[in-house]
Amino acid sequence: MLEKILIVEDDKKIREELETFLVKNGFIVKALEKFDNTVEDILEEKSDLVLLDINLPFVDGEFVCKEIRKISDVPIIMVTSRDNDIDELLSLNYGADQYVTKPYNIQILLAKINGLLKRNKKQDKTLEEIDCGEFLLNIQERVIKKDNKKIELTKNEYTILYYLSINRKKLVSRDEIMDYLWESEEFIDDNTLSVNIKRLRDKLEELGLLDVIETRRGQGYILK
Amino acid sequence: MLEKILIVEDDKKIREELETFLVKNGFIVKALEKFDNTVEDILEEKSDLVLLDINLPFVDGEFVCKEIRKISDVPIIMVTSRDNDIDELLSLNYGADQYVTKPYNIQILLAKINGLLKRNKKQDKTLEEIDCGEFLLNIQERVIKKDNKKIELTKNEYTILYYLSINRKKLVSRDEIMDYLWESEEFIDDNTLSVNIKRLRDKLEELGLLDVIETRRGQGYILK
DNA sequence: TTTTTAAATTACATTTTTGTAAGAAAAGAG
DNA sequence: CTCTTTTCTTACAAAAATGTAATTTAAAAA
Repeated sequence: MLEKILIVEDDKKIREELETFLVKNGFIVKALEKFDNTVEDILEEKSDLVLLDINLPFVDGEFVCKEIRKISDVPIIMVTSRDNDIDELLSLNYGADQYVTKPYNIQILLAKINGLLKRNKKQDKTLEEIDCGEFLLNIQERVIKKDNKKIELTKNEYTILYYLSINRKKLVSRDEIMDYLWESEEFIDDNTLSVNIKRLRDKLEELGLLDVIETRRGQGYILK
Repeated sequence: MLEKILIVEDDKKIREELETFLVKNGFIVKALEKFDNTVEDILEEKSDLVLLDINLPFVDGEFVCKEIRKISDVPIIMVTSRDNDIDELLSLNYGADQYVTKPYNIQILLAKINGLLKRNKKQDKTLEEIDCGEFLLNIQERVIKKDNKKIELTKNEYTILYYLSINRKKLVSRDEIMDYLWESEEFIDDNTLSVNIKRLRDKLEELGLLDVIETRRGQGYILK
């Protein structure tokens, strides 16, 4: 499957050169053309890698990078002009995965892109993530992931979703969930589960996941 | 390796019969002989399985069972006299793994013991637990385990310990840990890490784990 | 030894998570 | 349709987790 790279660079000439080069090398390429809503635009593209210029109109590339990292793990390569000191950038730790300097050494860039994509594919997370159909549940980080976006879960939210996910497509009774969640604790109100389910559903909805936890009145819940 | 069963039963005759029978069947057997501090005594034995009579002097077996479950996963078989209704016990969910009725059908008991021990060995948690030498770090539950005791970690405590454990016996700098813990967040005081390390150490100490996180002044920390 | 600096410790304030109460909404029974 | 029951929703209070400030301790340097 072809991989999609998003170019975030305001110099039209450079942008188009890059685009041509990357397309020739077998990538699907998109490029932002306006920069008034950069963070959201980048996240919406759901690309496999972002090439992010540090000097952008309206906002700093550094800021953009940090914002993206709050909700996404997408690999980011930051592009700096020669006069920025790369060492300094590294120490500031914006969360970018790689840095390259302008003007582009196009072969080095290609190597870095391929390196990142391969690395990202390799660590693969097979053991850490449960495939829930429309989204992933990451065990290690306790987050749900969809389209390169992620949302953190609290302990209760995670525990419920984990239990539902290992029983995906099976009916799970409210009692079962309550035993799993609160095992040997004192008596806890039945409604408390409803509230916790509601909170979990709200987070799922933030990722655009509607109706993934289905209520079976009188019987329990099903993760679709 | 031989497995150790702890008998918690106040009728001396029954106790000794059981003991003989289980020893003959290849187990190491211990039995409590006083019941004034049952919960602690059981935990201290660090046995592989507990055979727990529901009618004890001083405290209820039910109470003991719930207390143990709060800090240990040790398999528990609860022993009830015929007049206790097993169904009722089940519904109350004290956290026992199996129930048997008195008088003992000794073959059924043996089957249940073997079943529990095998099950416990099988699920084995290889993928879920990191071996940290003197203790285990359970990824799924986010607890540290030692001698059948467990302590829950908060998100920060877990994240730090996880990072240390995947770098066990390697020196890890404070900056590294801070980047891993707070990645793209706003600037966070250096001392905050000290506090979090302290909290983690306190929990480790509750399990009797002293000095497992070693300070290398000016350099960082090492998980021994 | 004295001084300096890094790390530990303690107490407290803030934020987040969690449970409960009360009422609304929705599904099913009669 | 009306009544009953289950689940959902909202708001609030309690508890737990987390960060900060101030102080102490201890290691290393001078």
